[in-house]
Amino acid sequence: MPRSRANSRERAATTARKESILSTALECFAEHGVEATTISDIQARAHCSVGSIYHHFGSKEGVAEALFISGIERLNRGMLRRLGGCQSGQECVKSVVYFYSDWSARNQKLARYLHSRDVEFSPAARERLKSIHLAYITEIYRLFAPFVENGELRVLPLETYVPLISGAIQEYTRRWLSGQGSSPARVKELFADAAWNAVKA
Amino acid sequence: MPRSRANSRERAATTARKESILSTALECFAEHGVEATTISDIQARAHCSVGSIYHHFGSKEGVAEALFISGIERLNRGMLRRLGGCQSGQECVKSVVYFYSDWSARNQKLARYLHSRDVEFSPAARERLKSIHLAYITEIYRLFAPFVENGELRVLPLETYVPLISGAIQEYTRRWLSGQGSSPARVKELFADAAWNAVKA
DNA sequence: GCAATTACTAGAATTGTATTCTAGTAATTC
DNA sequence: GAATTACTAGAATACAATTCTAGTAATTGC
Repeated sequence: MPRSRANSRERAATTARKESILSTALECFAEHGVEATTISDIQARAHCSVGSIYHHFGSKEGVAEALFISGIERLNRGMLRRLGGCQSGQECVKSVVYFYSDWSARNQKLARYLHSRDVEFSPAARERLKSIHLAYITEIYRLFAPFVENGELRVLPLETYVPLISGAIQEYTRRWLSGQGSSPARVKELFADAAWNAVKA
Repeated sequence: MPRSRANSRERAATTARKESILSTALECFAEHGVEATTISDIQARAHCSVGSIYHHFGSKEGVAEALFISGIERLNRGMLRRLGGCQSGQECVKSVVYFYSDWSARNQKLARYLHSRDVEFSPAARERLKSIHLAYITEIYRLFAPFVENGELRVLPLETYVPLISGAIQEYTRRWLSGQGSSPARVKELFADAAWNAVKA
């Protein structure tokens, strides 16, 4: 049980160093791509040694995976916080679109990185992502359930809600982040309405 | 003007070898991922030399880019062929969803590869992809235009049609290809209806 | 307070793979 | 049929990921 929970035994300096490595890695990846970024690049810009990176992350791929996972967790956490305050199904659904679009604009480098890859990862990382996603959609569904029960939202297969609601804005955002089209801010109403139409009863 | 047009000067054996390299690369990438695949892996399974790969594609990244681009072109070509025969806006829109879902199921390895990356590429490849995409949505819009004009479809910003129509099924398919949820075939009606609702007048 | 243990860092040495280079062979052109 | 071009081969090189050895700083148990 190496990772993540109850890091009370982990020194503060360690957490700081790990975060500094991850944020430096994001800068490097954003500038040159993952493949073109070398461990030396990260090591030099994060002011740490090669050994330190390997001690904490095991490999370059390990850095990439940790960055991806922490990014997904941040996005999910933010989304759930935002949805917690919604009063109606419509508000809930539209908030998904608004939050996604705002978050991506505020965290462009990270959003771009999250869009780029999850297929190259180790089986372990993939399992981890799957379980994170399952926990996330379970929570999402728990928030939506009341509105399904009161007839405001359609009853649909569990795994279709996320694509139906956020698939379109995600695809638009992905293209915007890679240089096509204009800012999602200008079209998010359109996508929010479409999302609502897709799942309202 | 090295690439792509009027390859009449290119020997048949050459075309065959290039295609054999690309299809071998797809097998290898699908099995181990791009990073973990070595030039030797490809070279051995394609029964050619290292020099041959470098002569045709310049680098490992070059192989990955060529594979990606040819995949996108195949997908786009198939889509346009399919849409050519549609009589109504509704048929057109729903056909996009059906074709996307069917094509992905028929070409899983390639579909999976196409979902995985386009951010790591060279500026040249990115430009190429942009122009391919522009040509594609222009053609799509040409097919849709009559139905926009006769009032069957809404008037929307050009670059929103593709995400609104195929964003949701793409996201669902992406998740399916990486092991989550059940086959798109079982839910494609749902996504086709949602697509239609998003763009009908 | 101090020995023992653990967590972390450093950087040199190794290993493995992408890429380059030299030398060809087969096809085409003139 | 000579010259040129397209292609292939595989050895040599260069470079970057990873491993290894030797530390230093913090923490724990006494």
